[in-house]
Amino acid sequence: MDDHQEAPQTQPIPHLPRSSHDHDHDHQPLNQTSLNPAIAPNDDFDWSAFLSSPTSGFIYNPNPIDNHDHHQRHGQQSSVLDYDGDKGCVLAAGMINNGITNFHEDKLWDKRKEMTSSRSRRTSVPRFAFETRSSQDILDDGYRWRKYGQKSVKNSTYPRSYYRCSHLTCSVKKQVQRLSKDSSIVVTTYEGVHNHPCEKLMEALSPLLNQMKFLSSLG
DNA sequence: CGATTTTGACCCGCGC
DNA sequence: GCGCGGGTCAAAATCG
Repeated sequence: MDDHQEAPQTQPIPHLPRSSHDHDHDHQPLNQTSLNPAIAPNDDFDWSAFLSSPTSGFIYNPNPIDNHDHHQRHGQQSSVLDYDGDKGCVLAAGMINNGITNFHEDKLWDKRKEMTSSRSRRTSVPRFAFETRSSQDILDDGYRWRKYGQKSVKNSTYPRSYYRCSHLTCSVKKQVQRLSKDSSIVVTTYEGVHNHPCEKLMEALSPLLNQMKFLSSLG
Protein backbone atom coordinates (compact mmCIF):
# COMPACT_ATOMS: atom_id res chain seq x y z
CA MET A 1 0.00 0.00 0.00
CA ASP A 2 1.24 3.40 -0.82
CA ASP A 3 0.48 6.82 0.50
CA HIS A 4 0.87 8.96 -2.52
CA GLN A 5 -2.00 8.57 -4.85
CA GLU A 6 -4.93 7.77 -2.61
CA ALA A 7 -4.00 10.38 -0.07
CA PRO A 8 -6.69 13.01 0.21
CA GLN A 9 -5.73 16.58 -0.47
CA THR A 10 -6.70 17.61 3.00
CA GLN A 11 -4.03 17.00 5.54
CA PRO A 12 -3.02 15.70 7.95
CA ILE A 13 -3.77 12.15 6.86
CA PRO A 14 -0.64 11.21 4.98
CA HIS A 15 -1.86 8.08 3.32
CA LEU A 16 -4.59 5.56 3.06
CA PRO A 17 -4.09 2.90 5.67
CA ARG A 18 -3.71 -0.71 4.75
CA SER A 19 -5.55 -1.77 7.85
CA SER A 20 -7.51 -0.09 10.58
CA HIS A 21 -4.64 0.32 12.98
CA ASP A 22 -2.26 1.45 10.30
CA HIS A 23 -3.22 5.03 10.83
CA ASP A 24 -2.60 4.77 14.52
CA HIS A 25 0.76 3.34 13.87
CA ASP A 26 1.78 6.31 11.83
CA HIS A 27 0.69 8.85 14.35
CA GLN A 28 1.43 7.23 17.60
CA PRO A 29 2.96 9.57 20.15
CA LEU A 30 6.66 9.20 20.46
CA ASN A 31 9.06 9.97 23.18
CA GLN A 32 11.78 12.51 23.05
CA THR A 33 14.99 11.12 21.74
CA SER A 34 18.33 12.07 23.10
CA LEU A 35 20.49 14.61 21.39
CA ASN A 36 23.51 13.44 19.57
CA PRO A 37 26.30 15.48 21.10
CA ALA A 38 28.54 14.95 18.13
CA ILE A 39 26.24 16.91 15.85
CA ALA A 40 25.11 19.64 18.16
CA PRO A 41 25.90 23.18 17.02
CA ASN A 42 29.63 23.38 16.89
CA ASP A 43 32.29 26.02 16.93
CA ASP A 44 32.18 26.58 13.23
CA PHE A 45 28.67 27.86 13.37
CA ASP A 46 28.44 31.62 13.04
CA TRP A 47 25.89 32.46 15.69
CA SER A 48 26.26 36.19 15.31
CA ALA A 49 25.47 36.06 11.65
CA PHE A 50 22.68 33.66 12.34
CA LEU A 51 21.09 35.94 14.87
CA SER A 52 21.66 39.21 13.09
CA SER A 53 20.13 38.15 9.85
CA PRO A 54 17.30 35.73 9.40
CA THR A 55 18.39 35.09 5.84
CA SER A 56 21.75 33.68 6.67
CA GLY A 57 22.36 30.40 8.28
CA PHE A 58 19.04 29.12 7.13
CA ILE A 59 18.09 27.01 4.26
CA TYR A 60 14.60 27.31 3.01
CA ASN A 61 13.27 25.39 0.11
CA PRO A 62 12.09 27.82 -2.53
CA ASN A 63 11.62 25.24 -5.23
CA PRO A 64 9.30 22.34 -5.55
CA ILE A 65 11.10 19.38 -6.94
CA ASP A 66 9.35 19.56 -10.25
CA ASN A 67 11.10 22.80 -11.05
CA HIS A 68 14.48 21.54 -11.92
CA ASP A 69 15.84 24.63 -13.60
CA HIS A 70 14.92 26.77 -10.68
CA HIS A 71 16.63 24.37 -8.41
CA GLN A 72 19.75 24.41 -10.49
CA ARG A 73 19.93 28.17 -10.52
CA HIS A 74 19.85 28.27 -6.79
CA GLY A 75 22.06 25.28 -6.47
CA GLN A 76 24.99 26.80 -8.20
CA GLN A 77 25.03 30.15 -6.55
CA SER A 78 24.91 29.62 -2.87
CA SER A 79 23.63 27.62 0.00
CA VAL A 80 22.12 30.67 1.60
CA LEU A 81 18.61 31.18 0.38
CA ASP A 82 15.77 33.45 1.31
CA TYR A 83 14.05 32.61 4.47
CA ASP A 84 10.30 32.64 4.23
CA GLY A 85 8.78 33.08 7.63
CA ASP A 86 5.32 32.30 6.37
CA LYS A 87 6.25 28.82 5.36
CA GLY A 88 7.99 28.22 8.62
CA CYS A 89 10.12 25.47 7.20
CA VAL A 90 13.65 26.32 8.00
CA LEU A 91 16.79 24.44 8.63
CA ALA A 92 19.75 25.85 10.42
CA ALA A 93 22.64 24.87 8.27
CA GLY A 94 25.10 25.58 10.99
CA MET A 95 23.28 23.31 13.31
CA ILE A 96 23.28 20.54 10.82
CA ASN A 97 27.00 20.30 10.55
CA ASN A 98 29.70 22.79 9.81
CA GLY A 99 27.64 25.19 7.81
CA ILE A 100 28.83 23.90 4.50
CA THR A 101 25.92 22.81 2.43
CA ASN A 102 25.56 22.43 -1.26
CA PHE A 103 22.41 21.80 -3.13
CA HIS A 104 22.53 18.45 -4.64
CA GLU A 105 21.96 17.88 -8.28
CA ASP A 106 22.43 14.70 -10.17
CA LYS A 107 20.21 12.19 -11.84
CA LEU A 108 18.62 11.45 -8.53
CA TRP A 109 16.79 14.69 -9.00
CA ASP A 110 15.51 13.86 -12.43
CA LYS A 111 14.23 10.58 -11.19
CA ARG A 112 12.47 12.14 -8.26
CA LYS A 113 11.04 14.85 -10.37
CA GLU A 114 9.36 12.29 -12.54
CA MET A 115 8.07 10.31 -9.63
CA THR A 116 6.64 13.28 -7.87
CA SER A 117 4.94 14.79 -10.85
CA SER A 118 3.41 11.58 -12.07
CA ARG A 119 2.36 10.09 -8.80
CA SER A 120 0.97 12.96 -6.82
CA ARG A 121 0.79 15.99 -8.97
CA ARG A 122 -2.22 17.52 -7.34
CA THR A 123 -0.34 18.30 -4.16
CA SER A 124 3.08 19.62 -5.02
CA VAL A 125 5.08 18.86 -1.94
CA PRO A 126 8.09 21.08 -1.54
CA ARG A 127 11.17 18.96 -1.74
CA PHE A 128 14.81 19.79 -1.67
CA ALA A 129 18.13 18.15 -1.07
CA PHE A 130 21.54 19.21 -0.03
CA GLU A 131 24.90 17.69 0.57
CA THR A 132 26.78 17.82 3.81
CA ARG A 133 30.26 16.65 4.44
CA SER A 134 30.00 14.71 7.61
CA SER A 135 30.99 11.45 9.18
CA GLN A 136 27.58 11.37 10.79
CA ASP A 137 24.68 9.86 8.94
CA ILE A 138 22.07 11.41 11.15
CA LEU A 139 22.29 15.17 11.08
CA ASP A 140 20.63 17.10 13.83
CA ASP A 141 18.30 19.58 12.20
CA GLY A 142 16.34 20.26 15.35
CA TYR A 143 13.45 17.98 14.59
CA ARG A 144 12.74 14.50 15.79
CA TRP A 145 12.59 11.77 13.18
CA ARG A 146 11.40 8.22 13.13
CA LYS A 147 13.03 5.85 10.72
CA TYR A 148 10.59 3.80 8.72
CA GLY A 149 12.66 2.17 6.06
CA GLN A 150 15.99 1.55 4.48
CA LYS A 151 16.74 0.48 0.96
CA SER A 152 19.83 -0.31 -0.95
CA VAL A 153 20.28 2.05 -3.87
CA LYS A 154 21.32 0.93 -7.29
CA ASN A 155 24.85 1.88 -8.26
CA SER A 156 25.57 2.91 -4.74
CA THR A 157 27.41 1.12 -2.04
CA TYR A 158 25.47 2.82 0.69
CA PRO A 159 21.81 2.38 1.55
CA ARG A 160 19.20 5.11 1.66
CA SER A 161 17.31 5.68 4.88
CA TYR A 162 13.77 6.94 5.12
CA TYR A 163 12.58 9.08 8.00
CA ARG A 164 9.29 10.63 9.01
CA CYS A 165 8.89 13.53 11.38
CA SER A 166 7.95 12.22 14.80
CA HIS A 167 5.55 15.05 15.48
CA LEU A 168 1.98 13.88 15.81
CA THR A 169 0.43 15.98 13.09
CA CYS A 170 3.45 16.43 10.86
CA SER A 171 4.01 14.34 7.77
CA VAL A 172 7.35 15.70 6.67
CA LYS A 173 9.70 13.07 5.35
CA LYS A 174 13.37 12.97 4.63
CA GLN A 175 15.81 10.63 2.99
CA VAL A 176 19.42 10.27 3.94
CA GLN A 177 21.97 8.76 1.63
CA ARG A 178 25.72 8.67 1.48
CA LEU A 179 27.38 9.20 -1.87
CA SER A 180 29.16 6.16 -3.17
CA LYS A 181 31.65 8.34 -5.01
CA ASP A 182 32.57 10.36 -1.97
CA SER A 183 31.59 8.54 1.16
CA SER A 184 32.28 11.58 3.27
CA ILE A 185 29.27 13.36 1.79
CA VAL A 186 25.76 12.80 3.02
CA VAL A 187 22.82 13.74 0.83
CA THR A 188 19.69 14.68 2.70
CA THR A 189 16.40 15.12 0.90
CA TYR A 190 13.53 16.82 2.67
CA GLU A 191 9.94 16.56 1.57
CA GLY A 192 7.14 18.66 2.93
CA VAL A 193 6.81 21.51 5.37
CA HIS A 194 6.71 21.15 9.11
CA ASN A 195 3.42 22.30 10.56
CA HIS A 196 4.86 22.81 14.01
CA PRO A 197 7.72 24.79 15.50
CA CYS A 198 11.14 23.34 15.91
CA GLU A 199 11.31 22.55 19.60
CA LYS A 200 15.03 22.25 19.70
CA LEU A 201 15.57 25.59 18.06
CA MET A 202 13.17 27.28 20.46
CA GLU A 203 14.88 25.55 23.29
CA ALA A 204 18.25 26.78 22.20
CA LEU A 205 17.01 30.29 21.64
CA SER A 206 14.92 30.74 24.77
CA PRO A 207 17.75 31.76 27.13
CA LEU A 208 18.84 34.32 24.63
CA LEU A 209 15.34 35.65 24.19
CA ASN A 210 14.91 35.89 27.92
CA GLN A 211 18.13 37.79 28.13
CA MET A 212 17.00 40.19 25.45
CA LYS A 213 13.68 40.63 27.18
CA PHE A 214 15.45 41.43 30.39
CA LEU A 215 17.78 43.91 28.76
CA SER A 216 14.97 45.72 27.05
CA SER A 217 13.08 45.92 30.33
CA LEU A 218 15.92 47.94 31.76
CA GLY A 219 14.90 50.65 29.41
C1' DC B 1 8.21 -1.48 28.96
C1' DG B 2 7.24 1.86 25.57
C1' DA B 3 9.63 4.08 21.74
C1' DT B 4 12.48 3.38 17.91
C1' DT B 5 15.05 0.65 14.56
C1' DT B 6 15.60 -3.28 11.68
C1' DT B 7 14.40 -5.81 7.83
C1' DG B 8 11.91 -8.67 4.61
C1' DA B 9 7.57 -8.31 2.36
C1' DC B 10 4.68 -5.69 -0.22
C1' DC B 11 3.01 -2.03 -3.41
C1' DC B 12 3.28 0.77 -7.45
C1' DG B 13 4.89 3.01 -11.63
C1' DC B 14 7.53 2.39 -15.53
C1' DG B 15 9.97 0.37 -19.43
C1' DC B 16 10.42 -3.46 -22.24
C1' DG C 1 2.43 -9.17 -18.48
C1' DC C 2 6.75 -9.16 -16.16
C1' DG C 3 10.75 -7.63 -13.91
C1' DC C 4 13.08 -3.84 -11.84
C1' DG C 5 13.76 0.02 -8.89
C1' DG C 6 12.15 2.91 -5.43
C1' DG C 7 9.12 3.80 -1.46
C1' DT C 8 6.44 2.06 2.54
C1' DC C 9 4.53 -1.26 5.88
C1' DA C 10 4.69 -3.71 9.99
C1' DA C 11 6.18 -7.44 12.95
C1' DA C 12 10.11 -8.50 15.43
C1' DA C 13 14.17 -7.00 17.55
C1' DT C 14 16.56 -3.65 19.95
C1' DC C 15 17.26 0.29 22.78
C1' DG C 16 17.14 3.40 26.79
